[in-house]
Amino acid sequence: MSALDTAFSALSDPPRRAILARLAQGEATVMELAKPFEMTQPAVSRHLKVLESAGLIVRRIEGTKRPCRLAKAGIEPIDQWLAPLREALAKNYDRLDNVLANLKPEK
Amino acid sequence: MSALDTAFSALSDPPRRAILARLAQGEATVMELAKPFEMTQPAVSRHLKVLESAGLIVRRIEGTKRPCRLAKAGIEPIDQWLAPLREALAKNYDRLDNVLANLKPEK
DNA sequence: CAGTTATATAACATGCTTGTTATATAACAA
DNA sequence: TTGTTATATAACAAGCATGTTATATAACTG
Repeated sequence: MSALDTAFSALSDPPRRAILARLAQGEATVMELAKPFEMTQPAVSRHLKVLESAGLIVRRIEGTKRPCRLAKAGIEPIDQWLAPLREALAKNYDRLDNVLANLKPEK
Repeated sequence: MSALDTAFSALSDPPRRAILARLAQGEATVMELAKPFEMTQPAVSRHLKVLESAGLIVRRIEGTKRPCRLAKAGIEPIDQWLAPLREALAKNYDRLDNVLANLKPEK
């Protein structure tokens, strides 16, 4: 599984995006994340493992706790992959396409 | 399922990303996509359906063919969702985090 | 109309993912 | 050491997603 695969796959799960959104406001431990998200601790643990593998978070060891924070290693490949798409879209293909799509809504 | 869910979920699948990468180079029909990707036509059809639902592509009807192109509707919510993450990371949390992570690699 | 081409849909098998509970490990507290 | 707190892992059930083949639909072709 490529870095891109793991990163996009990690972000495709709503609970994991919620965790990341929470971490955007600062560090948090497993239990601190489990409470507001109404999820059991093992579930959070595994989500964090996935996010860590994807390079989206980093963790440190602090006694019994494992506080985690955001990391950018996982986001960078995503931005890089999206770049050519944005570029292709910017080349104005999209405008014509959207016009055509609106003229012939297919449902 | 929110727009974000469908968009990220659509991008989390490698064959679908390959299709988008191909479309970044220009319009293509279902059969044109099925050939190089060594996938059956029904499989491609369903991937396109997913990409269309996610707003990542648009299609028009041209006789029997349904050429598809990229659309930006699906990418925009992604960029918007990623923005706060990038912002949080830019606030320099990440640098310290990465330093700490490197000092104590946990595996 | 009959045959072919382009795409869609149905039915089905398989495998991955997620969540749960139960249990293990590891550190701290008394 | 005993109990408690923080996290991880194992085992399992359930659901979702993907790919396949077979078939349907719809538009061109002759």
